[in-house]
Amino acid sequence: MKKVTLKDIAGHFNVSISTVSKAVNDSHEISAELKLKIQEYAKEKHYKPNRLALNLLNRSTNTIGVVVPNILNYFFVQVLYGIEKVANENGYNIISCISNESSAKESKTLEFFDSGTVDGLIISLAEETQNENKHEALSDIINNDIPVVLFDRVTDALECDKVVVDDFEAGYKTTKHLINIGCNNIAVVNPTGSSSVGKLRLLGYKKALEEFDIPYDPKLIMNLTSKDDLDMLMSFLLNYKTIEGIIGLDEITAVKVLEVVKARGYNVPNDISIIGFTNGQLSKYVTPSLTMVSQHGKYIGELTAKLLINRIKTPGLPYETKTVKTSLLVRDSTKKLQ
Amino acid sequence: MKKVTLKDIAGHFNVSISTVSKAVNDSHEISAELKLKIQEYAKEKHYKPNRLALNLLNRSTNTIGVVVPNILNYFFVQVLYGIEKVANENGYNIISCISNESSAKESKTLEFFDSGTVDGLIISLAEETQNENKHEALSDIINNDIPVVLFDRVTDALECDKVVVDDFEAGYKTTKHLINIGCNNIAVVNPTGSSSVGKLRLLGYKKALEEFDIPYDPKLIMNLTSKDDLDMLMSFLLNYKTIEGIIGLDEITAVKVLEVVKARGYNVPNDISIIGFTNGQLSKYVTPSLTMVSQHGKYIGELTAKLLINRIKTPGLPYETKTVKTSLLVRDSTKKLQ
DNA sequence: CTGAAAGCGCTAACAA
DNA sequence: TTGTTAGCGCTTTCAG
Repeated sequence: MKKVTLKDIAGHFNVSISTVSKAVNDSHEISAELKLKIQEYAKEKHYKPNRLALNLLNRSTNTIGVVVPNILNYFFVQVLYGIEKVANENGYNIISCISNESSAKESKTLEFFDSGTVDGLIISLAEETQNENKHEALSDIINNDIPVVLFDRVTDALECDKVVVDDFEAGYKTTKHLINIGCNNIAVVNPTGSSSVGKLRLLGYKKALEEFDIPYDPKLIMNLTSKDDLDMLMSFLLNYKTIEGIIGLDEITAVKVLEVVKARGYNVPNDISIIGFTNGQLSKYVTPSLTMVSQHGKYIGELTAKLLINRIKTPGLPYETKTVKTSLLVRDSTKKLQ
Repeated sequence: MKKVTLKDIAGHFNVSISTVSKAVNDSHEISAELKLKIQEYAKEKHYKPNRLALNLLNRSTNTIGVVVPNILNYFFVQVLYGIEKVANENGYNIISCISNESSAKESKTLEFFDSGTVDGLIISLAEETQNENKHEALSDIINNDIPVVLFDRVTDALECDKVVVDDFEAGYKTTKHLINIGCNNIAVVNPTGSSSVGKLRLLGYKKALEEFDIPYDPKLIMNLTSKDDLDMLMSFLLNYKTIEGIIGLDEITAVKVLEVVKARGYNVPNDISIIGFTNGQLSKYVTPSLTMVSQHGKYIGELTAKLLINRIKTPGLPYETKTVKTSLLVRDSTKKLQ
């Protein structure tokens, strides 16, 4: 059974296409009798208006595109969830694509979105894109008058609405928390490459150190790429100095750091306190449970979607950048020293 | 800058639309000279063919729809990841929607997909849908000749391609593993409602018991709804009998069971062994690490997408049901008793 | 080599 | 109350 169109129905009743169109749309212009006949037949034949045709006509699709760097990261899943929720409440559907942190894939996706498929776009930049600072594909889209909202991984090079996490403040807050419970030598394990996010957190870290007159020691910043062996890195670190606190810049890193530290016989939090970023499912259930920075992913998603939908509906407003504050969830991996 | 169309370009050069169309498509019918001029202008103006128009013309969209019940569940995220990968390799995009286990939302989504928006559909049924056994929306879609592949949460009521996990065998295998290491009283904590998946696992469980002449005790099957308090349920269970093994039918349940059991002073695995289903990020990092059933989510996604794309490209083949075997990842929460 | 016309499926003036 | 026409943006015969 192939899809039935207005034309098919019109043929069946020997009336014009527009008559059928009006009938199925329950227009008052059509006689009750004819309308009923047509509507029944339409239902029987499972008639559904073709959305492509409607979209073409209305020059709007009621869908929004979403590009995230990595769907296996719980933060982005939460954001996605928030976006989906708000989008749905407002009658929008979502086309979601994964850039996999690759600039090339991101551009390909953006190319696709830049062709009438979506009414607006939400995107968090791929790491590669942030590093290379190449934003042509996106600026093309913006130039084509497609509303764009950037979240989390943003760039100053683009003029559009943005939703960012207050990563600077988060870095500051975590460091201060560690200092307050008595840590002096605080290491940072950074798996985020050279992303904007990681940089901001480090700036916050430095500010907190300054505030307490603790000298900044670059050797305490461990940059972790996928090739590195965490075990080895930690070994260097722990032999280098007496470490009292460690900040892991994402959840899985914090969990792994915890493992390594425990395996080496340290007691967490009595010997070493640990804080992680990006609160997800893991940190609550490891032993000891990890103190984490929650970025409120779902909320960010909701906010982002609201911003976008708002712009779609009322264009021309000045661009906004919303900053979402993080929360520190204090659990068992950080302990007040007496 | 509004989107530029063929018409605009035609106007600019005072030629016909079809000439421009041919020029941008690099047709040999157009003089090299004109072609170059037009192509340059098109590039300069960021011309992109409107996909909606093309899709309407070709009656195909090169996108596939995906409906998952719950995106916060790591299994479904993995499947999604696999689908996206294969889809992408084959030039398809993905529209993903979340049914949130709600029948109503699912139908709404299916309604949307049943209107020319996608070339095919991948779906795992919402729990509610499985319980109520109402599949009208989906069967409408199938009747409208839109290829559908069902995965994981499937139903016999629908004729289409399917990819299922061998949940029966998985239930059997886990139970047998526990019996082999010396467990007699094996409880099951089932948070999956009355889904097909849970039922099959329980059947496997019973078969294993039978095989070893262990009487089946329905009191050892704990159905866990979101309203239930796991702590209380476990309290009943542990007071009822000496439990030696517990199977949690999803990851978070297994982790929580582990927590409760540990909190009550039992040693895992010496007093009680625990196995969970749906291997995700959690189970590896809890203490002790949990023995889990891996369902190979990513592989399932890939397989599902391949099946769908195959059917889109060559319709008319007989329907297939592929069964994916699980693997048991033995970790520290199950121990050989001597 | 270039253009006119038809059509994908639908809606919305405007006529009849 | 019903039908005609035009058009959304594009491709594709078929004439010129």
